[in-house]
Amino acid sequence: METGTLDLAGGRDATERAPSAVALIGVERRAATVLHADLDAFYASVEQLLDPSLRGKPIAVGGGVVLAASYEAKAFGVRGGMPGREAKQLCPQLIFVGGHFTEYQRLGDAAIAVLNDFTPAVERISIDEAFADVAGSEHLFGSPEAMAREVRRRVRVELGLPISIGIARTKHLAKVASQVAKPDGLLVVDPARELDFLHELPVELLWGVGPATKARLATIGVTRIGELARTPGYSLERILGQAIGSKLGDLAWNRDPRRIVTDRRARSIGAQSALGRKPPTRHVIVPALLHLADRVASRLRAGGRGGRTITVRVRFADFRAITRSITLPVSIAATGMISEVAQDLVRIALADHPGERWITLLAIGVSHLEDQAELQLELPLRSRNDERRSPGSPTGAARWVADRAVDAIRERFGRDAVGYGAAALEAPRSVPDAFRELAERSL
DNA sequence: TCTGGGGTCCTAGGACCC
DNA sequence: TCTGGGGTCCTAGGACCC
Repeated sequence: METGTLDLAGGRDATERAPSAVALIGVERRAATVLHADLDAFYASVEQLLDPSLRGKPIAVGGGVVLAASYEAKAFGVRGGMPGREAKQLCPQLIFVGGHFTEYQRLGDAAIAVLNDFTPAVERISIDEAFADVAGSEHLFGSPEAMAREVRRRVRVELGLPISIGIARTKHLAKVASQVAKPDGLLVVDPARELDFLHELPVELLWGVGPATKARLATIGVTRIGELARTPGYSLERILGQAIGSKLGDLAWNRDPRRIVTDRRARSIGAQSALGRKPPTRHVIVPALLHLADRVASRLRAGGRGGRTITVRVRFADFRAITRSITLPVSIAATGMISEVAQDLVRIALADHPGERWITLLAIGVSHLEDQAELQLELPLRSRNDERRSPGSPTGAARWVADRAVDAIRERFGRDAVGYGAAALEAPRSVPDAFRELAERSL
């Protein structure tokens, strides 16, 4: 399968396909130049690369929760996000491995860099996945398919990892194609046969169709994309809502206007922490929120940004979760301010649910992001009396200076060199910090 | 070993303004 | 039978993706 190239019908090598579809179709139709490249079972493949004794075996990265599963483990039904215990039941010989998180970052970056050797029009959408439009590169490197073959060869030889690539006229179809090509495959969707290809497939391969939407579609007898395409628009919009209904209708007919975006900026940032099972008391909440605020605020400052809307999320023992948010007149990025706003919001949230005995997760999100001038003033969130009663909490400029000092020390000596009092004493966390840092996208 | 962490986008109702 | 109407912002919740 390693060098296998799939054609629409499956099995035949795409290079055997005669004359270029572009020539057949005519000038008004764009050629298939959008690549979607996706490293296969990425974390698990890296582990198997680093430790050859794991190759060919069912492995899961993680412990309490499966972060990634090898194809051998997926064959048993093991999936990312699944509790470790459930995975072990499905696959008793499953091997759990701790993650080499810095290696994931390095190898993910290196794979994207290979794409960048063919075009600057690369849109990375996660650590292991990117779109690339090679329309301007054909005079240098040959056909999109030739480029994809070379990308796959280089990632295999230089990094030792399998990567699947889909090629199509649109981003969405290229992504569908890479999923169909997996594992370790290449699939070109001929522009003349797009709908033949798409309409055969199950609806859940469409981007944006998850378990809930799949179930709703099943109630009207729609399980294949072709059936979706034949369903009237008003009917889809009634069942799925206006936006999703019309979007899925477009995708089913391969009307996907999205372009490659190379410089996407984050619209929100957040941090969350699973707590196990804790009583909703100050002793639990205050240090946890300070820790989360510290993570979020230092990232905001590093990106020169601040946010106007602060959102907290509280999850209870039965997994119900509630959110409370507030939008401020100005953006903020100071650890202490975000922490205090979050404390107030959590207090409000808990006051609405007085019967809850346990909380299992706290989260802080910041949105409405804005580029921020250097200095921010203290928000008049509390009365002067409150301020006077807590002389230990500096205000305004003093706080901002303290935050920048902490940022500078961490820059030189590492994240753990200094912390915010209680935040530094935070209980051991269930997920390694390296993993969280991996998941953090740049602003 | 009961269920991670970081995001995006959409909906629906209400407030508020013109 | 009688309460206008449209745009924008805010809030809470939910689906989905990697």
